[in-house]
Amino acid sequence: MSGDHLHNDSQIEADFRLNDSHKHKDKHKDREHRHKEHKKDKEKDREKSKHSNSEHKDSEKKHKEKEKTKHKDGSSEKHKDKHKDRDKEKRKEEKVRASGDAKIKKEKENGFSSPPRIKDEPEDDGYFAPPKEDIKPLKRPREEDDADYKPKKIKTEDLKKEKKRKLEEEEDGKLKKPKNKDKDKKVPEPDSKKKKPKKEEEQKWKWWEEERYPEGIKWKFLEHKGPVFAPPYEPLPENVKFYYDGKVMKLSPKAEEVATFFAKMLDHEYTTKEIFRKNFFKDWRKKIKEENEKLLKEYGFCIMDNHRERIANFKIEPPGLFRGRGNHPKMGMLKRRIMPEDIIINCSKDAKVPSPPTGHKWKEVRHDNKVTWLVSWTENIQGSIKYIMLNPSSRIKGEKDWQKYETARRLKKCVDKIRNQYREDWKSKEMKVRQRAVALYFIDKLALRAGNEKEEGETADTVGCCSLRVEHINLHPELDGQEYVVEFDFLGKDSIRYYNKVPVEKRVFKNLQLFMENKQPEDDLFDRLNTGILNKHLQDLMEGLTAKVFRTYNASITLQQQLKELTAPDENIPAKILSYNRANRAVAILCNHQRAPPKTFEKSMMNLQSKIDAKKEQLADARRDLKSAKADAKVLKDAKTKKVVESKKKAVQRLEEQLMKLEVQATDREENKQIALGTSKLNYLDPRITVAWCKKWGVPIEKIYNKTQREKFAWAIDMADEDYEF
DNA sequence: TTATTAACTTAGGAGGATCGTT
DNA sequence: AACGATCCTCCTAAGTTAATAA
Repeated sequence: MSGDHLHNDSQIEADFRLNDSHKHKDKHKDREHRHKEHKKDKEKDREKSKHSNSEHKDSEKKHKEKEKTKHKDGSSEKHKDKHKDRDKEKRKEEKVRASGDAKIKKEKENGFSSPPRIKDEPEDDGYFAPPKEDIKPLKRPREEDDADYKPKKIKTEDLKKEKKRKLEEEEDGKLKKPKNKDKDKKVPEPDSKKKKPKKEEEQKWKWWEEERYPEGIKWKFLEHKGPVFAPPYEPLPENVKFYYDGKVMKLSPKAEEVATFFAKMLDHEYTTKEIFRKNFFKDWRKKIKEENEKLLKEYGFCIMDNHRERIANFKIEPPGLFRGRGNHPKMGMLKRRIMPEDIIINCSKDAKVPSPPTGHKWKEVRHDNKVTWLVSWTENIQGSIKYIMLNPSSRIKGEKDWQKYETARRLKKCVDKIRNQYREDWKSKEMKVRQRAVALYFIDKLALRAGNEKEEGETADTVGCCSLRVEHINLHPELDGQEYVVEFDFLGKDSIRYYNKVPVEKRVFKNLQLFMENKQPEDDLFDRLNTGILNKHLQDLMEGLTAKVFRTYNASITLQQQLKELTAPDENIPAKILSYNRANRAVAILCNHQRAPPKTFEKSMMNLQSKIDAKKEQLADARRDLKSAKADAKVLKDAKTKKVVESKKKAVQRLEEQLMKLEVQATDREENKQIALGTSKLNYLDPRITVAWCKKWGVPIEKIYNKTQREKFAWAIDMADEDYEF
């Protein structure tokens, strides 16, 4: 069963509907703000279920007890949480107005939204979840397996192995690399290694061939120039006036700046004086580009442990109006300007601390080598912390990425066991265990995200697996000739719609019915579950296992399988690339990575089609020519006509190839209309699979990875050979 | 325990840069 | 060389997870 359940035809080809996803976002709007009301009951129920495992039939009794706790809790919570309460009151009012009785009834129902105990179903075999001790041994055999399984060349983050490697390297590596010594120096000079090849882009550093720091330590030396601030606001000249209600109003520079943010979002009017504008913009852009390059050179790099590493986002985010994604409650709020006084600088003690702009000082300078960031500040919309960190090509990011795929590969080794386990858990006596098992099944089969709870009113109403609500699924005992179909329809990360109809196993279906019993649409489907509980359980099944590892694992294994399946050995390179893109697409579909169809899509498709038609005509002509040339050759039989035949043949071949290429392009583009391949390529697919595939089939890596991607995956390009297996 | 927060990964869109064609 | 389509880079929002506080 391993893997193939993920990409049966129904899921990838037939059931996936992208077409109207984007348009339908609003459909979900109304539901927002209604669901949280029931959240608190969940906690209580959970609490309750611990104690009430024995009384089974006597539901009356349970009812009463619950009512009591409920009221008690309710009153104390009120003081705790003012925000939520305000909303809650509002909603309540509405309901009371509608019907006083209804409210009471509803509360009752909610109290019981999910009984702590599960009735035995006919098919139940009374299985109890094994105590932890029974699960733990999973870890053991794994480590031993590891040793056998690992392709010799590949290093992993496994502790055991790492230790061994370290010892080895310490012994024979010391002489080769004077670097170990340097590392501890207080003020490191750039490697002598590095200094020499000044011109030809200093030798690429193969950090993956070096020893790792112990867990927790991220670096020993770190120096940088601090952040680049957003350019200060330049007030508009006096003659530009602001009108409010038809009257001129004087604005403070700050207010004026904010006003321009708004103005910028009005539709730009590209009107008169094209040439003037064109020339202006051309020059202006050139100067901007030069400026950016200068900035990059000065601020875009840091020195971390003897190496000059590229910084990802060295510019502080400029002020502006906040644009959330989807139906965001805070859209349009002012995102304020970040000042040096907001900034925390992180660097090593022995480094030169970047100097703040004149007349200003940093909020704080700290020296914390347990973290990877260089600069941080607190943003004013959500109150969250923003960071300046290194580029994906850096050692610090690359190592982590590599490790991520190694964890996913460890999952590969025990995924069957885990699947058997959760299938067993579908029958558990404990509601919590059943919910956990069904949720995990979704995460595994459908590559859903974990789904943390979110604070209401702070963000758009989106969900993941654990936060699914009853209203997000529809159960069809039978649909289109299939049994036990679950129809999912919800907004996920970035308010991207997830819509899928999936046939599930009977037990899952029955469990879902059970979970939904006596619940309102806005109640949590998994009322006994959250990401914390789930991840804790996963941690017990395998060290380092969390919900998102399943996404990585299933994405990578799917790519590998699809490549195996789709690559035809004697196809040419463009066809091979199409196969790769198709494999990549299967993953993107699995992970629901969507994009808005390009604005010019229809038109460009038509253009391509007419190109194809034209090419076809050319080809027909060429074929005719060839035929007549052949006929001539038959009659004349001289060398000249033979040559003509040859050249005509070649022309036909060339055209055929060109036509093929165009047709491949058309297919590829059509299939890709609303699917974004980049996200999975960058974040979910073990790059070594791709590298191995390229090597095996002689496809240049540049055809698959662009420059940035090659930099990010340098480690994989260097270390994977053609028989690498994920 | 549960809630909060810090740190880090994952995400799609905008718009500039580049490519291939005419 | 100009043009239009596509690619790539940047941007920063929105997730996940583990650590920490209450």
